[in-house]
Amino acid sequence: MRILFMGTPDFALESLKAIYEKNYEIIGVVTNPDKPKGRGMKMIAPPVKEYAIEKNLKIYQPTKIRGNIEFIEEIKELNPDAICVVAYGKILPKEILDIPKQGCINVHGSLLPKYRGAAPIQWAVLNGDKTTGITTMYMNEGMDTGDMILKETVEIGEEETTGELWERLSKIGGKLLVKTLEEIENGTANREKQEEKDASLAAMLDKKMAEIDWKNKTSKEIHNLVRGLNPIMGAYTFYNNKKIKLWKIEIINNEKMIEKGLEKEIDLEKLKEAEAGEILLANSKKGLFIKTIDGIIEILEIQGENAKRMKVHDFLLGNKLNCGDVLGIS
RNA sequence: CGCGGGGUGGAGCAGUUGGCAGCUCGUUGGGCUCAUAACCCAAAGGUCGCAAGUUCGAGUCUUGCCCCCGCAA
Repeated sequence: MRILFMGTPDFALESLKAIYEKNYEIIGVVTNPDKPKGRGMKMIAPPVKEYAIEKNLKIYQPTKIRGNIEFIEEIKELNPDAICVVAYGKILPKEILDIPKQGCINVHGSLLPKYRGAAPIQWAVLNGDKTTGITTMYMNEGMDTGDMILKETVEIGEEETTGELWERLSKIGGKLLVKTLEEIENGTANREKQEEKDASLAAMLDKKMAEIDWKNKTSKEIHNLVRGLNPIMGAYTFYNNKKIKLWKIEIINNEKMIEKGLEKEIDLEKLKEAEAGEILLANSKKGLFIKTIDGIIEILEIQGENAKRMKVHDFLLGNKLNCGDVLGIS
């Protein structure tokens, strides 16, 4: 089977690897153009391109596809049996979708029709879902609205971050893509319509959502925000007008309170009056504890302005945080 | 030439108008305790990124170079 692969980031790379290692005939790899990135805005090639170079695969990097007649003609001439699209980053026009005889196959990071769109994995964690998964489907012109072929459900750990889930799902995506291709070759592939009434959209994340809203969010919601934005943006708040990012936090319930001997450190009377976001204890030995509207959280990993992320212990050795100060005031 | 921060004992930081190099933690040894990520005492550990310059004297001022990091994607 002649396969054209389209994808850009590391998530797509796992799928490309999977089909390459299964010895599928990869007639070309389409990926987004190199972009200036990082300090000094150096040009960086996307992960998929790096791999394609290493394996000597033909690479295409069109800036745009819609209306790009030259590129569309080129694809036609390649005569692919199937096009596999994984996190490519561009919407494919009908002219492309119609080219391969076996259709365009997409690997999506959720159990469709839930979380259609750009950030399915992030939203699964942000919403505190217990499970999510991977779906493969036949693409159509809509945003992840095609008929579904295979699904695999994955449990999300209580403390799992988007980054960790991302990595697991990317591998499962590769596995499921291979299985999907096998079924298509054998003519046994399923074709299931998506239930419109169950559909939801996982919109792109915007900057504003990363700020922690101490006054309105529960410990659980803050915890979901922190792990959901790790390692993409990082949930942040302010202390002394400086932005600090929280990378890892833990919800402190009564058991943990006793386990850590906190009832000796924190005045329970004061605790009742404390504002949400108030620093209850900041001690390099004991840790950093913050009041929320419904309890206490402990910060485990933190990042100051212009600094790298570090364990709270290290952070507190050189940065003084005063008990009673309130986070989030900028 | 995208914007910005920084290189000071093992770690995280401070260092004022240039004048003996500090803090917290860790490490090592000792003490105390039923016990401790507790407490007390003591010790070790630094060419202050590199090079040159100004100066009686530079971590601190000037110049050049190297390296690291954050934002943004």
